[in-house]
Amino acid sequence: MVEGRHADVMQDSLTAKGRATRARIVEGAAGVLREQGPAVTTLDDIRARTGTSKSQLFHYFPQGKDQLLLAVAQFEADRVLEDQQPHLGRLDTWESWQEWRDAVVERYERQGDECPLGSLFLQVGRSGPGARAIVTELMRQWQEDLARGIRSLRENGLVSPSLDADREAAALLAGIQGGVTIMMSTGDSTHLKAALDTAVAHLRASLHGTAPV
Amino acid sequence: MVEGRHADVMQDSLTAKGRATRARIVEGAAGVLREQGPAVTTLDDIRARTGTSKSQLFHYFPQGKDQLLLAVAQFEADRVLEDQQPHLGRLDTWESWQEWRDAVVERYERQGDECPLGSLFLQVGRSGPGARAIVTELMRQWQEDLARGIRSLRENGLVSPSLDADREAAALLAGIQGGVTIMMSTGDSTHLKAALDTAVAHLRASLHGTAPV
DNA sequence: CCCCGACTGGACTTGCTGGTCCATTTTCTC
DNA sequence: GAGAAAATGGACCAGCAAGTCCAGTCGGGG
Repeated sequence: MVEGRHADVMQDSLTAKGRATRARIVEGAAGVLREQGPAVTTLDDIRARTGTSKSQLFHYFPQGKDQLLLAVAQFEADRVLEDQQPHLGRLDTWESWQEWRDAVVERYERQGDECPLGSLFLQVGRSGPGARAIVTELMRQWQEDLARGIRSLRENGLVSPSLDADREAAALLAGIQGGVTIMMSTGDSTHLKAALDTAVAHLRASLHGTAPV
Repeated sequence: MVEGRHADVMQDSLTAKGRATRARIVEGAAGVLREQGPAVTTLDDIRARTGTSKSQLFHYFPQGKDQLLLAVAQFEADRVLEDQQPHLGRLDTWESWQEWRDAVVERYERQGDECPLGSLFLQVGRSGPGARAIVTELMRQWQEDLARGIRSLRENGLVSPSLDADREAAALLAGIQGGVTIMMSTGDSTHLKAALDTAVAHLRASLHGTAPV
């Protein structure tokens, strides 16, 4: 969706086998990058992992490594929201919020200290607007889903009508993001949980008087 | 404090001139790294910026680039908390919290999309425990300061006594961290502000009944 | 003032990695 | 089934950047 500007001319001229290979490269590369980080990952690593040759890499990604990394970034970004479904799409009761919370925690605890997007972003980040666009779009979408969830709560009379849904969603998103970041460094998911739980508590407290911690 | 294990033997045998040069290297390197990111920064860039020679770099950092990056990371980490003083040390009234909030926002808005620590962490990150230790210690200290601030509020009767200071501090720290991260990607400080303000609002709401957005 | 060790300069080596090229095989299309 | 286009294999190249080395200067303590 984002990379669709430059290389989609090729997308058309891809045979079934070609598409399969391309996908294999992207997925394999994603794996390698998650495991050892982009700083030390070479094209040969990816080649080895995906059972491909140098020429294949450049056949499918003519603009070289950056383009490949970008494709991987897009691949990872797509997974982020997918992995939160269907919960993220139905945040209309407190139970669904709790389920979503658990899904998020579970997803990132499983991921451990591998930070596919953060690292990729920093790798390609400054070079082109490409990576930035991917991350920005992801954040926008994510926040939108959260805000919609908060509005659902409001419509169900579960939170105060005076609550600014977008603002709350922004804060919550920041908390998640930071929680994940901290977990990358420390290996501890305490902060992520604290951010999620505190945010939900804040929402709940908006209606009834005092905040139950 | 953290790097003090391996190379401090050298620290002793440093003359005044030597210390000055070493400091110049670290500060200069920090500047270059902030500006162009570690992925594309070479020792020659640092050499040029600091007016030093290759041999000097390796004279002061015998273990090479990694050691230098680690020193820079420590240098940057030290600044993070320093830049929040004296506010971070005196979070006992709502006014002081507000001042601190403004200081944080101002600091990171000025920093823009340069992420000294995040990028450095990812560069050296997985290689050794060194970088990880630096970040972990920074987070620990930061959270501790925030928790102490919350306890000050409690002692002054400004927040609910049932509030878990450490948990709130963890959530707040995550929010800040994520806000900064998002600002790196999008260039927009909305999330950082939302995280800070929402967290403070949550603290205030813990005492009186309903939460004023 | 002199001498040893810290400090500096910069040429050189070396390994690696992204990227190129062309020859060969497979696959689609007519 | 034949020709073209796509897919694949792998040798090869070029540049760059980390790290080495030694020769020369400086500086301070005895």
